[in-house]
Amino acid sequence: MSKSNTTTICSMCESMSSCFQQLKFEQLENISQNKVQIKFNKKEIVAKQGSFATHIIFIKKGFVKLYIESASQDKNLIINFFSKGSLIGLSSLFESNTYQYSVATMLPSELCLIEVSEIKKLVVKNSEFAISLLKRSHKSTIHAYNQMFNLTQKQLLGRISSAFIYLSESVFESDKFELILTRNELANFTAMSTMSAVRAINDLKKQEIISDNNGIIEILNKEVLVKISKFG
Amino acid sequence: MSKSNTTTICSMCESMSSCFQQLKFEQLENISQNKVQIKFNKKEIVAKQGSFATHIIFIKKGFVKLYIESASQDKNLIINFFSKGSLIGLSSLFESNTYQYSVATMLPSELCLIEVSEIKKLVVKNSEFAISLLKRSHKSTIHAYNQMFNLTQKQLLGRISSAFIYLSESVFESDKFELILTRNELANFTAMSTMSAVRAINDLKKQEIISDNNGIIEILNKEVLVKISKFG
DNA sequence: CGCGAGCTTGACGTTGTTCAACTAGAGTGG
DNA sequence: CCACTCTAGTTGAACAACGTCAAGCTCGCG
Repeated sequence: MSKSNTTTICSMCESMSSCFQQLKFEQLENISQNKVQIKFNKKEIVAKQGSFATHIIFIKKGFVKLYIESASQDKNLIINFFSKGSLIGLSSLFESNTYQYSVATMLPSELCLIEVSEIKKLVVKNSEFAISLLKRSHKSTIHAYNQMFNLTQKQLLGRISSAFIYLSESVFESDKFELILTRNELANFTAMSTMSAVRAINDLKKQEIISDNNGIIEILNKEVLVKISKFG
Repeated sequence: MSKSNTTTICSMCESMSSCFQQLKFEQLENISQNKVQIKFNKKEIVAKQGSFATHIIFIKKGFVKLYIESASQDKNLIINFFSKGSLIGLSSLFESNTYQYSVATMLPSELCLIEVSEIKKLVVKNSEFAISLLKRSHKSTIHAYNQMFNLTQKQLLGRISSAFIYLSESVFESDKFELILTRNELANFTAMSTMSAVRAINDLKKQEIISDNNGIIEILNKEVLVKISKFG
């Protein structure tokens, strides 16, 4: 990681989070003065599970995963993926002063680390801002509940199908997208072994429900995909 | 369910949520005037997944489960349990106007249903109140992440052990407690079949890690229980 | 007293993991 | 530029974990 030589003023930031749009000009200036903007390479750890959470992470550019590390290496659970405009680490704002999870880049990324204390001040001063944080927090909760259900009540094919639907609709927002994740990461997101992920994907390819051209995934038959994702 | 003949004034309520303690007297009065207080019997549905979420549920007395229903009956996933002082349904405040889950009583309970619109008004007016809601929301998120990990990365015994630890520490707050849940509910909370839950519990009993006297659970060897819950 | 709900146990089947081996491509250094 | 290594993907076969089926049991309740 390296401190960027060009730090953007928040009010000029074209990736600005909807939360920050609630802020008054001078409040945004406070944020601007209490952040650092850092460039990360691919596969770098941005926040480490268990360490002190002194900053909120804003994604200006790039792609990251939020995951929980297991005592036994290699069996991590990926909770979610985030790209431009996302705000990570809010659950450490009031409830816990350590990160409950790790965050790592999956593409070269530019992140802003904002001091928790500064965010806290603004929550008190600006109720619109507080509400927009509440919205994000509720979104996280709902996503977590959904995933809990997906991962515990569906089997292999259902889980992989749900994952592709989620990636298509909520992450990459297209029926055709570059799958940045490796098979292993997809397995960690769907709580299965890498080998099972491979087999399940190839199954979907053979049935011509999805196609995979060198990492470009296309959903060919969404109707069937949805059906599989529901039956389990 | 039946409307209680004795509706308590919020400011006199001895189960008052820590959130509400942030409110000014007249704000609490507004809540008081925009709620209904209802008595429920055991095993009654309080909120139904998919229906419009017009109210926030406050638990004045009793015990409820929050769960996600499966298309195929009987394979529900219990997300969490709540007792006196809890506030349920917050995720429907801003993000979704329908319930993402169902809520049902497990003991006779007294609940207050508070209008969502009233809560929304107070969030805008009172930032301390907004922060206390943020705290609760983050707590839910963290719990969900934990459970996701537990349920997907641990096997039978580990999941049951984690469940007993959670129930002991966070729900009943004692090493000895009446297990209100049936085996089936415990299975739905740990994402396994009822039979597997039975086998796992009996395993723990045989090893003298827990005891079960007619529904009164006692943790006899917490150290080992924690160890099992961690190894998986 | 009979019925139903919850609990329990064993035998068996299914699902998904693990192990092992092989392939292809990308990056590195002599 | 080529050997070397490393990572990611892939496949089959053996195995373990867990669910399902079936049957019997106990207890509280009408």
